[in-house]
Amino acid sequence: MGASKTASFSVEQNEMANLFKALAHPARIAIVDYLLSVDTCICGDIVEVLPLAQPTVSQHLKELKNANIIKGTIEGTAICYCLNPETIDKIEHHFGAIRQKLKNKCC
Amino acid sequence: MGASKTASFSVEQNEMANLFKALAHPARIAIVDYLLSVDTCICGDIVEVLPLAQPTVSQHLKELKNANIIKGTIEGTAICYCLNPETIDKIEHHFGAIRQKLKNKCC
DNA sequence: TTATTATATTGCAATATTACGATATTATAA
DNA sequence: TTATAATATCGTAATATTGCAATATAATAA
Repeated sequence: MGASKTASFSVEQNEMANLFKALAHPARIAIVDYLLSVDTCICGDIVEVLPLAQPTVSQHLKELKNANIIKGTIEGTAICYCLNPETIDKIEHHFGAIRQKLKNKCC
Repeated sequence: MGASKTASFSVEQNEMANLFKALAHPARIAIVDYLLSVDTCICGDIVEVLPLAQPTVSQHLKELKNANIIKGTIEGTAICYCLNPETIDKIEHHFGAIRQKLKNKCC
């Protein structure tokens, strides 16, 4: 086949898998890194920072936006991208919960 | 193309992307969930729990093992799988660091 | 030895992802 | 209006992922 059997898993499991899929590429990790490294959110220069062509960067940004990892607002002729703290928290909590459960185990 | 331009990004960025790739599938999230839900690590019944054929489950387990998210030790004729707390910590710290950096920003 | 049981590997078809040139869109500037 | 600049979308080729039947391997049991 090739398609994931999405319907066989819970909504939560698919949701987390989609979040991780959005982060499962070095270019998208680099975009997150860059957004963290600059002071403001006016970031019309992401394309120049990455070693990829403009359409490719645009596609990666779209995936991060679809996963709610970043937010984009139009700022004149440029677009202002920011990380979405809510989604970051969501992922961190997921691992916090895992670690809590791991504590109460033998291993 | 189709292949990621791995060489264009830092070791750390590729490392994190690979960790997320290993978690970017609902079946693998479900495996992690299941490993957390059982008391011990003797888990020869993962195949029965998932809605996938045995070779498919075996393949997903292999990917989690390659990413160091789970560890497997031979336990007689069965194999005992456990989560690897070190990797879980690593990912949680990654998001902890992101959240810290986000705090020191406007947005 | 020959079953039996549990897990891994191989091979392949279906689908998804990645990357980019060409082109379109959108907003401002002249 | 006609540039110009920034970003998005389309189309397509190369590669990766997913899933499973068939088969192989490894460890114990009879």
